Amino acid sequence: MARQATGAAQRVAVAAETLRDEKFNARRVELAEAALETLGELGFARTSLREIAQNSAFTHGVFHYYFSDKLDLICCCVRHYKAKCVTRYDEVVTTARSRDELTEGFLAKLAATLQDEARMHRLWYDLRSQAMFEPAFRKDVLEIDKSLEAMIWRIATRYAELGNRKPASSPAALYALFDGLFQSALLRHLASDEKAIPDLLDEVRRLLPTIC
Amino acid sequence: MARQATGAAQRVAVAAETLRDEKFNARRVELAEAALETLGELGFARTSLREIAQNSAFTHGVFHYYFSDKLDLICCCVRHYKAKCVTRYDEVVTTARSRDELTEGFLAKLAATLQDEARMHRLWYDLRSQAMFEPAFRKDVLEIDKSLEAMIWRIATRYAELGNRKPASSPAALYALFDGLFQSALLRHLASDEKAIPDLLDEVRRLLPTIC
DNA sequence: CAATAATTTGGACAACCGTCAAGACGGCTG
DNA sequence: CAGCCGTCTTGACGGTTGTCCAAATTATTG
Repeated sequence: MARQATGAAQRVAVAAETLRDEKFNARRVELAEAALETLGELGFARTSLREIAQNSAFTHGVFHYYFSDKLDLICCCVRHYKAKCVTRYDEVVTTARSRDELTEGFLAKLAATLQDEARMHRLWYDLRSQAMFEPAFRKDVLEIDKSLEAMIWRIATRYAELGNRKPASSPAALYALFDGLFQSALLRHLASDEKAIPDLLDEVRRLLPTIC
Repeated sequence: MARQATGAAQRVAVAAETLRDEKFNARRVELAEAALETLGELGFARTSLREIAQNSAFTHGVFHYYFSDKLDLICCCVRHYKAKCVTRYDEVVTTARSRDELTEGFLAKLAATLQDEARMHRLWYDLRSQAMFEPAFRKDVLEIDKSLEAMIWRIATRYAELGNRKPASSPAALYALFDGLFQSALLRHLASDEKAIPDLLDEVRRLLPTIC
């Protein structure tokens, strides 16, 4: 068919196909978003396709239509999650005009994230742990980890810049530090430890000047 | 019965009971150890009691006899794991007579741990993530986290001491840093990244003098 | 040795899982 | 309008899961 088509017809066909693809992909994202709701509530292990469907406006068959596999669905969820996550602090970084301003903006967002999106973040830690067992997750997880490291690095270099300095440690070490602190605070927060968030803020406030 | 027993008979009965309890508990640990084998291989989510039994010398019924629940079994596994883990660096800490000696001893153990016990550690990270969803895990996990933090702190204070200094950061921040670095290195190592271990060692070698 | 208790076995059970396929629905095209 | 195609629904399938239990086996006690 495609071989016999004229140039114009080919272009139309291609355009139609990419439109279909876009629509298809938009639907995938829509389903992934719905799935994230349940995944954040129950975690990867306890979440079944049926449960996802029941907590959403879709039937469980649709998920099999748009995703070849349960892993395929989860991977799509993870990728979608990444896009949201990685730009969280960018506005603060670009608008802050002083170290204090950056510090306070960063801390405020940090606290809000921990408070409001705890479920999404515990899912992230869940999936990252699963990647240690399930090779299919590794590529996406490592990629997201890299983006998060870059995100932290943008904050740190800007913070250093505002004090005419350079960060005192590597991107990897800096990310490890913040990730470790956040993970610990998240667990404590979920365990109803009311000091989890203030303790994290204090720690970061103390740490920032010493590493940049 | 107990009411009518003489003092001596009571003591005998109590002794017998504690003996039974000890035996019971020893068996629990034995089963937990067998379970850890499969858990480290498959992770928490994919491990069933039947699979555990099949990979061990026990039948699946025994596990239900000694553990009220699957969670009960896992909790016992986690507690047992803790005891092994937390003393790993103690010998190095007590025998090292110089900063270099401590550094090299620590790094050697670190590399060996990552190399030889990767499966046990990914299980630990798995369970810690599960604790964010499953309240029943939280108490044990938080307790182990505390012990690990103390373990790192013992290393750091000793390292500082050998240089007549004091650690420059809090126990929590220091643990977060090392835990973050280790977690990242573990994931990369499991993804067959051959630079994972050397990179970790380089990073820690560079970091140690700056934080103590 | 007999009898009582503790331990172990292996199968049965209902519930749930991921997957699949046959068919229904609705819009678009020829 | 008829036919096709992408989309979606629904129910069924085989397999696995945690749990439970009755019977068998072993250890302990009187």
